[in-house]
Amino acid sequence: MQQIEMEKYFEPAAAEEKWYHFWSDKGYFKAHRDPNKTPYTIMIPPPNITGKLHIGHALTMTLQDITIRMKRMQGYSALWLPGTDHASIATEAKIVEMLRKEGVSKEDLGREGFLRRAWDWKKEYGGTIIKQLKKLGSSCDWDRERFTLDEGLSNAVQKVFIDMYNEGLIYRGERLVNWCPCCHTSISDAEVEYEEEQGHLWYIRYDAPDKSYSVEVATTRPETMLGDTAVAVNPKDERFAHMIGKTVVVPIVNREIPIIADPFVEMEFGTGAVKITPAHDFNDFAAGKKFGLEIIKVIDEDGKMLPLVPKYAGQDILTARAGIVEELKELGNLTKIEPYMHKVGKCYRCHNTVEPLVSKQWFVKMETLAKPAIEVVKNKEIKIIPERDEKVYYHWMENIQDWCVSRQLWWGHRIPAYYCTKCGAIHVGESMPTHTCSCGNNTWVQDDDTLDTWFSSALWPFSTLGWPEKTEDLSYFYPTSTLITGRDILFFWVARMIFSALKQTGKVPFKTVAMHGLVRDALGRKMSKSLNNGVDPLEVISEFGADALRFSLVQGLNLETDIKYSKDKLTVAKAFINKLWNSAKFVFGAIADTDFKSCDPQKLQPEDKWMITKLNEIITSVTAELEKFEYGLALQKLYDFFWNDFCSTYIEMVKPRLMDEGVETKTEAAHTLYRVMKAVLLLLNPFLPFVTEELYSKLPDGHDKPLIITDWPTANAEKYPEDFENIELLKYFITSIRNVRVNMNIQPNRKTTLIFVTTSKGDFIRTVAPILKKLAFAKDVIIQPTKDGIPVNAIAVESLAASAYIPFEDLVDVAAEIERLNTEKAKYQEMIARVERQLANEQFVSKAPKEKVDEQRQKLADYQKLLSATDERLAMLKK
RNA sequence: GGGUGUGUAGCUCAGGUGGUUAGAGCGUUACGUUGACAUCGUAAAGGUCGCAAGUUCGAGUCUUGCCACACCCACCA
Repeated sequence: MQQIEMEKYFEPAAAEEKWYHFWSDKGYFKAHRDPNKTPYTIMIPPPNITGKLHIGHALTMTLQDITIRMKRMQGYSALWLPGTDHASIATEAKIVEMLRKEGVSKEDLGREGFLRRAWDWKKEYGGTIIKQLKKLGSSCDWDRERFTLDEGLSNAVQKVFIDMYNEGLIYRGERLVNWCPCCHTSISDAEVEYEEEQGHLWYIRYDAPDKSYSVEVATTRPETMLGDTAVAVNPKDERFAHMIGKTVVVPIVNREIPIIADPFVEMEFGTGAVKITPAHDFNDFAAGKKFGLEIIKVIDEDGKMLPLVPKYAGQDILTARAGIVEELKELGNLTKIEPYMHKVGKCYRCHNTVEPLVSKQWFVKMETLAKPAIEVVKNKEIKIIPERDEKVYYHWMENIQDWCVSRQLWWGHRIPAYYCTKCGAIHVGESMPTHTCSCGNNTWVQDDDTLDTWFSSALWPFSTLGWPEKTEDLSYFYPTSTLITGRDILFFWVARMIFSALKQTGKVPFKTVAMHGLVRDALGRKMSKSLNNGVDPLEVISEFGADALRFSLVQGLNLETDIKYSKDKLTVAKAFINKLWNSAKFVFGAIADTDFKSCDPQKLQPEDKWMITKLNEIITSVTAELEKFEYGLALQKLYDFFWNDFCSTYIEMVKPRLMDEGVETKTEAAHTLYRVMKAVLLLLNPFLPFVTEELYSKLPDGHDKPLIITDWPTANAEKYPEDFENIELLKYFITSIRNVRVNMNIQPNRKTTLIFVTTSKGDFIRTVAPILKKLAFAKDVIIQPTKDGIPVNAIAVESLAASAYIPFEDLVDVAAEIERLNTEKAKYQEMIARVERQLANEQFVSKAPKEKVDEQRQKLADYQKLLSATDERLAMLKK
């Protein structure tokens, strides 16, 4: 046993710097197309280049890193491909904001100038997030890093667009789309978030041209009435039956519009009549199509009123609304105002209210794409974890609308569509057409718009590997193995990758999707700037280290629910890492002088065999949990194994053998310590890569490989059931004795006593007597077959296979021991009564399986035995 | 309105196919500081398993209903 010179604590900063460079320089993150290995591929969910690392990234990256590190150690050719997303709308907004501060608008710069600035911006900030990802210890293959606006990926995007257009899967149409007046672009359905808002329901009376009848409508948006082209009622509604087909006049604009009947109108809501504004409401737009109604735009792309009524022209919506309500009041057409809670669509990027607007946009036709995408999940070619999310996925896919993919932005993949400047004919192709249009004109102009950023990320799993080129990477690493990402982008990204991959490559993009929840604060609230409750992972790393951050994120994690995160978890993490450090220091000292070659398996002691049994169990179960993406459970099990089984139990049991003179099984103890310690470092490495690598490098066994590329441990077939049971008994015995000592308030705490043991397992107790001496504070352990000669004044600790008697000497009084024994007795009596009641129940005895009944009978016998032993002690003491 | 979850100790979470003393860590309390670690040790207290019915010899576990919370979806203007 040596004293090892080691730092008192693990110092994360230095180790992180050292090991990350080491791994990276040695090329351990790099994946090779090794024909003798099986590929295992994970594609990073590419973070935005606008991004600063937040706790959500830290979680996703940690989970991916855990999986890829395990797979690498298991001998797969493990590729974790990193990269970033240009994030068109988010990035463009940031750049516009930056320009605004300079007093320049994007129009001032023009498209070219703006894009130059955007690329400058990307160069400056795009690398930031990558640097931060590295701080977490992420073992990505950085040589394969991609960006969604790379040349290769852009080619893929262009090819997909052109091919799909030629197949009729992409079309241009004038339709109602969600428009964000703030970002000044259309957005897809998925990009709209609905939020509850307190509003009003305004009741407006529309009169007949001759005032002989009237109809009242209810609306939350009175300003859109300027564009009303009908009033709809339910055909079954008798109140309005006589009016159907007649007309009413829209106040203010004095437009005569028809009253139409359609079953979509809810009779119970509002007045039962609804005004139809096809230009600004999805429902109304559909009705307008159906009934051939005129579409009259009221609001423009800036969210300002069009000059339908001159005095409102150019006003913003809320101003115009107030004016129109006032005017209706004056006209006497406003009949009622009710407060009303309703959902309002907001842009997921800027959170401003979205305006449905009619405009010409490009769409992806979803129907034919959705079907196979549903099929591959149904037939398990893709497995979604947790499984229940499959239902969410089906529901979305089955009800999917066409995907609006054009964006009125400059930062992104420009749509490869060209229009004849004379007749507007469309040409879709790789470059500006050189031919003459059928109308005789030969000047063309490219579409100004770019594609939805998700259009390019939908191709990520294969475009990053070189598709559409038939690259070696693509054929080796694709389809990828697992996608690990947040549940929030199931529709944005996961679903779209699935149908895109099937369409473009004919293969699934990945075989498994594991989705985790959102990281919330300790109270379960979303982390937000306004609440200032965010946790900055970079601060955590500088204060506690990346390992501690990773530990704290995985601790208590499950994939079903959101994660409640608080810095308290770091306390546990820090303590654990410290314990690991110190136990390693001890083990290194214990094995320093050991010649493992002289280790004799025959000389393994019961506690060694117990430990080996436990080790085999933990290797199996941790591996299984990780394969199931049960990161939290895997870590929990490792924690318990390491802290309780290894440190508290095994190391403590083995200390006498290591330190006492003249012990013959020192080598076997040392070897077992080494074996378990090494396995612990291996199993913990995916979770805590830095501290484990650091410790492994200090492990004095002359290994030549760093931990990161060492083989993942596998359980072997060693089985020692008898030794295992015996040690379990010993543990129970020790705990009971300690318990009694505390209860009897033995002073001083460490005072040793004689322990008499009566047992049927004399040989075993004799073997472990040194352990008993140390852990049960025995001065000496006297083993005898019967109770003869044991002092009457002794504390008794009864168990089924062995009983211990601790002589009082002058430490405790008889009365206290009698009281304690009476408590024990009462406990046994209660147990016996319970079991007897059950066995007296004929229904139980006749209907329960025989093993269960026998089990209870055995239990009854055991309790009776313990009770009589207790009674015997009481009788003796009372004498 | 529909869907999907969640609800177990003060807190964070475990609890295959129902089996009778419901577990762990943190926190709390008491005692302690012993050969790696006070970022430690020994022990204790702490739970009518959201509520109510039902199925069963037996329910934290299965069924139904309800309550609370969360998330997702949806065209009640």
